Amino acid sequence: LNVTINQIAQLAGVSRGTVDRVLNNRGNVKPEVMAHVKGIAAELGYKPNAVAKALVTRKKKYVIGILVNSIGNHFFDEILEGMEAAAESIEDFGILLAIKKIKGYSVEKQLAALEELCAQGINALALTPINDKRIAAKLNEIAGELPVVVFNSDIEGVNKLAFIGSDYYKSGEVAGELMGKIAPPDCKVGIITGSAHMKGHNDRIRGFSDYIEEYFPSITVADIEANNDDEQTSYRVTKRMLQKVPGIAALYFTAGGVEGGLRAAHELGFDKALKIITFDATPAIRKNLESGIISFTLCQQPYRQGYLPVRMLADYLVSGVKPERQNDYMDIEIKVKNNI
Amino acid sequence: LNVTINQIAQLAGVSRGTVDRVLNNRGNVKPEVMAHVKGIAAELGYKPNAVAKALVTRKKKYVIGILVNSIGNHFFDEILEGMEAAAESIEDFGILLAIKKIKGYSVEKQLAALEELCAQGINALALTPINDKRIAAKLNEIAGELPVVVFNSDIEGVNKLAFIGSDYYKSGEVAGELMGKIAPPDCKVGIITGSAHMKGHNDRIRGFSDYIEEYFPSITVADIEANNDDEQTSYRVTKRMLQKVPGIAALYFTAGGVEGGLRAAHELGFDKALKIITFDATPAIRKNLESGIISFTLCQQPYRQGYLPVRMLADYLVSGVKPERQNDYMDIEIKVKNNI
DNA sequence: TTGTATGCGTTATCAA
DNA sequence: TTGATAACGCATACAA
Repeated sequence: LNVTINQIAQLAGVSRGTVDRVLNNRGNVKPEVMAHVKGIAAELGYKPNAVAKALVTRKKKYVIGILVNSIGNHFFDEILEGMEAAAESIEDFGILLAIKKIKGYSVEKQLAALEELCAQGINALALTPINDKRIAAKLNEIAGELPVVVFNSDIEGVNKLAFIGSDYYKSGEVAGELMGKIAPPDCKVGIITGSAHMKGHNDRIRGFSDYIEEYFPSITVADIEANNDDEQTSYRVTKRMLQKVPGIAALYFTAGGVEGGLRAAHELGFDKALKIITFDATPAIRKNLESGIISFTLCQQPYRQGYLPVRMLADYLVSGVKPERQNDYMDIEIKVKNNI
Repeated sequence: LNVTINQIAQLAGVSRGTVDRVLNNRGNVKPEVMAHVKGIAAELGYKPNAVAKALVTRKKKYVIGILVNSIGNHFFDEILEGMEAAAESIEDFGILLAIKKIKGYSVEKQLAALEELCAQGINALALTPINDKRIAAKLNEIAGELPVVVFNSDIEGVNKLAFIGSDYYKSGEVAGELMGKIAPPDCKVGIITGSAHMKGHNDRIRGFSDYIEEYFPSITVADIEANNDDEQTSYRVTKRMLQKVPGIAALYFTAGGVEGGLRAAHELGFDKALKIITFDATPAIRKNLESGIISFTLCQQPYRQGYLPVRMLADYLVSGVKPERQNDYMDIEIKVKNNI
């Protein structure tokens, strides 16, 4: 049913080897033969058999290097699960993962880890980069030699194969829409964000604000505080905000530190008096969704964010296939108690 | 890195053929040799290479038969997309799809289509069965000869490889939870269901009712009407309900016929006065979600409902691997205007 | 009851 | 610039 390299060779009156050389641009073939073979291949609609390809390239061992800021951040647990699953599914293709986990967002540390990973010999790279010029420069240097995929958090000015992650602005809009559905009239919302230096967090604020301004103008953003994704800081700033803003009736967390913030609300006796929307599904968030303290949490398919980068790089290594989209945005999943 | 059948043969001091016979229980091998080889294989943690397996079984052409009640029901469009995608991904494994589409829910018609499909020679079957004893009997007969997977709509008493679809009761609970979040105090809800004979529709009503009864007792179900998934009927019964029930403030559609129902509401001047929750994402539902008429619609991963059955049957055909779970429930996706 | 040869579609390595 | 041949890991038909 399917066309093989052999059939093409027969029809063209040449050997398999020549056809292989033509189809894979290996050179050393007369231009006229080349054109002839290419024509026949195109006519027959030749598509290489990925299975056979995999079988023969199995001898080669490929290593996909992974660099991820996962230490101390449970959000990445599910991403790593997705990566492990992908790794297993491509085991037969002779592809291995070298995962390097680091903590925090220091440019120096990330650069050092990058050096280290490259030094141990990798054939492809997937990472969650800090959006920094020095990182970008280093990545472009690497991208000259091997395929690079960026996930979860994007970086500008890098020649990457793809970005896999959330559309942060859009997810802010969804949060705004949901808040509009459940907020009381003339609701005052307090925003607890992660860091003003994180583009994703800012986009979630912009999307939220833009949306309620247009569709629910009676809702107002009363205050914004940053907690640096730290529970203690979050506790402190949330407490201050709740005391400072009279009549505050809703909280919008754009990042981590939810547990600390909720502790403050509880201590001040707010409990179920606040409408609360968060992101992701950490154990603490699940618990508070279950008990009804949190109304909605928005997830970003973390498993898929781990699975896809590995599969994309594997496909590129084994078949040279580039991803269809340069930006592969995850679905924005709305989670409540019953569908988490 | 990975153990091959050859290595086992060498270590056991037998030929590849014998190892093959042992590992695949083909018989004709001395018990002691059998035990010996099995021991070595287990010790080395032998796992057959699926890629090589696929390459060799490629000669065999497998056909997966699909029977689906998709004609006239746009919900199935996305399911079929998933099937096409799965078909393409297993093309190299020599597996083809034979899709038979029928219309409606007549047991006779489904039986006839089933006969026809089997007669044309299939090696596996996936279908959306009517939950009927005669169908079950026929399916059990078929299941004796080839693997059967059921999707979207389950059937009892059939020896199937798996069911892939929604947990209807659970999705009813989610709808109840959402209604509780957005409904005004002491809200009266009207339910427009598909058919009292469809288990899935009834489960969606039960889940909804049970949940609001427990968590939002001030909300009451004021009326229930069936529309048989027909727009005209839906228009009629919805109109009657809206006129009959004073102070009705919300509608819960468990199935199709949403467009007809909304037309009735519009004509009676209800427009945005009603909180409306629906299922799935037909073009009409998308439009009304966009315009704010519908608050939430709950989706059931239709693409995946098409993709998974095909992949499961393919895995079974090529590697003999059975699905991990007998019931593979889809996520319940909450969709609003901004994340549809 | 066992071993051997052949082929699946591709790539890689020779030799011509 | 080409063509022939050997792998990759497995299944299968056939020979012993």
